[in-house]
Amino acid sequence: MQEDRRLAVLRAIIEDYVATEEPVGSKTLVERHGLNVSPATVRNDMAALEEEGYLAQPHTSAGRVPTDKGYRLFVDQLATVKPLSAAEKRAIQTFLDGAIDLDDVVQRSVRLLSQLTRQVAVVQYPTLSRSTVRHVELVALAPNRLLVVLILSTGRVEQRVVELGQDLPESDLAELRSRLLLTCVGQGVGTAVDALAAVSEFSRPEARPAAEGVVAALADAILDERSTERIAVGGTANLARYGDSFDSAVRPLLEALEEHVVLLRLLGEATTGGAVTVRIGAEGPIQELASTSVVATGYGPGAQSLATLGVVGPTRMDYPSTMAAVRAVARYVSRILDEG
Amino acid sequence: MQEDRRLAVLRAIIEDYVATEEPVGSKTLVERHGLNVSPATVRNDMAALEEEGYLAQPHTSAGRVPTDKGYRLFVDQLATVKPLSAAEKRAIQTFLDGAIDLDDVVQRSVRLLSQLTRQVAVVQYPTLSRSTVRHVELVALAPNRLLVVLILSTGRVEQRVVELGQDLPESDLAELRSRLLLTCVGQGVGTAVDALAAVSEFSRPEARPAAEGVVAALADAILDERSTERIAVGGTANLARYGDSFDSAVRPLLEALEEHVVLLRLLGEATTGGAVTVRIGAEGPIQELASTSVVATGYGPGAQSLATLGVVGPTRMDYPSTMAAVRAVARYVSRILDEG
DNA sequence: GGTTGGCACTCACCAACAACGAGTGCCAAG
DNA sequence: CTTGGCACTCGTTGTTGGTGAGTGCCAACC
Repeated sequence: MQEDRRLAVLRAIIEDYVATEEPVGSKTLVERHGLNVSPATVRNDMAALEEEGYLAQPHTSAGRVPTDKGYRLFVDQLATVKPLSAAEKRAIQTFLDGAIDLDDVVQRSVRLLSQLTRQVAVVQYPTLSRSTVRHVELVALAPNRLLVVLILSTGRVEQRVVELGQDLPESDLAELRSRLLLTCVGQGVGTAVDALAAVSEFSRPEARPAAEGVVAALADAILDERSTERIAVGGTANLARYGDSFDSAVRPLLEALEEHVVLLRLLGEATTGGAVTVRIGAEGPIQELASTSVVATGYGPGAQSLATLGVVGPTRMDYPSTMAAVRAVARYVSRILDEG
Repeated sequence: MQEDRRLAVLRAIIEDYVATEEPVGSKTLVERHGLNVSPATVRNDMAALEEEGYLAQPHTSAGRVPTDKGYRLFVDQLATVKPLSAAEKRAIQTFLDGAIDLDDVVQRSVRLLSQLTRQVAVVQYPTLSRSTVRHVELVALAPNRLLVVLILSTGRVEQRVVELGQDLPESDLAELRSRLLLTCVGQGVGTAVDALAAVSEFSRPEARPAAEGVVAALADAILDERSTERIAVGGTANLARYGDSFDSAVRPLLEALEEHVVLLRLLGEATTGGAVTVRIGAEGPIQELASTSVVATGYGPGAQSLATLGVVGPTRMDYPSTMAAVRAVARYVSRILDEG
């Protein structure tokens, strides 16, 4: 019984603290939420919660502030993920429906997420590791220069210019083209690279070096794409609302936002099945960002999770709303990808 | 004679203020720079400079601070653009030489600029308005779906997927392809769109709608590219160094950095011939950014100026160094584009 | 006339100090 | 277990006075 109330107190403290950004005391807490107990009782509960590590005092005789552990408990047990309003849902849908291509979907998602959560939004472009090669095209820019174009099932297009070091007759070019198509199209990017290796072996000896160059470029494009995970960031203007703790929090965050490799580590593994991951403060992989949290989830067409999307904000954030927004955007984006 | 000294005083004040970020008084000024006059004399000069609007006092009995007009004079007349060190030049060159394609060049330039100037760097992707069509390719994804690929002389590649609404035989496709090539290749993007209009008219009547669809997509790609000016931003972490005047300066700047349209207005027209444009404070087009300056210049292969690149920072910045860095990076990037 | 030393004045900044009040912990009674 | 009471803590706010960097002005000097 008391246990229930304690959790209610923790929840109330977190809600108040998120709203006011100030340590919350027993009296104001009782007033604002309709707790049917006296401040003294709440104080006892607070003392217990602090004992267990869910709360902390900035200094003696100040109100309490939730710890990372407190937020953790809140997120795991207490948060009723509040559904978005119908109007919000409609707004999301119409905004995303206006997208014209994959890039645009990602751009719009970032913007949407940052506006909904008033936080910094991060959207990873769909990973290609599970995508397939849809088409390969060779375009002769000059007799000894080729443009290699790679088109993937996600709609992404990669191109490479290859200097052949020799002139390649149209006949050889055509043969190489058809052989590449035969080998690659329909292959997953994981297997396509291996399959490519054999292609150049069947060329005319004279055309051999050129073919090898093309194959190398193509393999490079595939491999490069496999590892280069692109990322879009938006809503950095929301960082200006951090108020206190500026150098300590914003500086490293801005740095992380520019280092996409770091950012990827921060986002973490894509989760599947609509689950939203929450990393609170020091739970994250980056020392400097101990006072920021990450709310993220995987998304992608069908049930698969090709990439991750989420927001980064101060540990003191409105988790229920944020989680709802992240989940909603992920769902709608996934649906768009389904249709595309 | 006194006029010369006054300018020297202005210059000294600006240098000190940029270095210390604090209003500078007559005494410390005389000490730090080897001015062979007494503080009283300097005070007289300061009073005159203030009278003319080059200096301002935050409050009575505080040191002087340069006004926008003061910086303007400094930049126009006094600044000896200090050349970069040989080491710096070498660093720039090797860093940029490592770039593998146009995107990479831009990415590296942004990073380089922000590191050299410790400021927020902005690089506009080369504008296509003066570029020419190098190649057009049609790829049949399905009998009734075409991928249209547009390759431009800058190395940019644009693609569009076209739903034909009918199946198009390979023969028609080949004819359309060769006709497009004939019409467009070598054309500037300005004239290519007009030339396109005639292409579909010569198709077989049955293939007419399909041809029109393709032409429309191509025209769209060209037009879209002509107006969509892409931009890369880097070094936002340097905003954390703003210290004072945070909400007033950083917030609107972060917002501007996300609105690429706004950012383009901020960068302004590309200047030609190696001239570096400096926009100080309220000289810029955006009200909210009255306390930030822009140092920018045009760049591009040959003598032409396809795009703009530069940095955005507080009005209180080291103009000589910044201008030198911007100019140097623009030169090297232009050289790279020449070779590509 | 430009330059300089002297001098009174201004005013942001800092430290010390007191009053205030929100909040706590503890305890005894309900 | 809850509650009212009470003493205590301590950050916040406002006051006050001293300090010093800096100024403007003026008379004297070169």
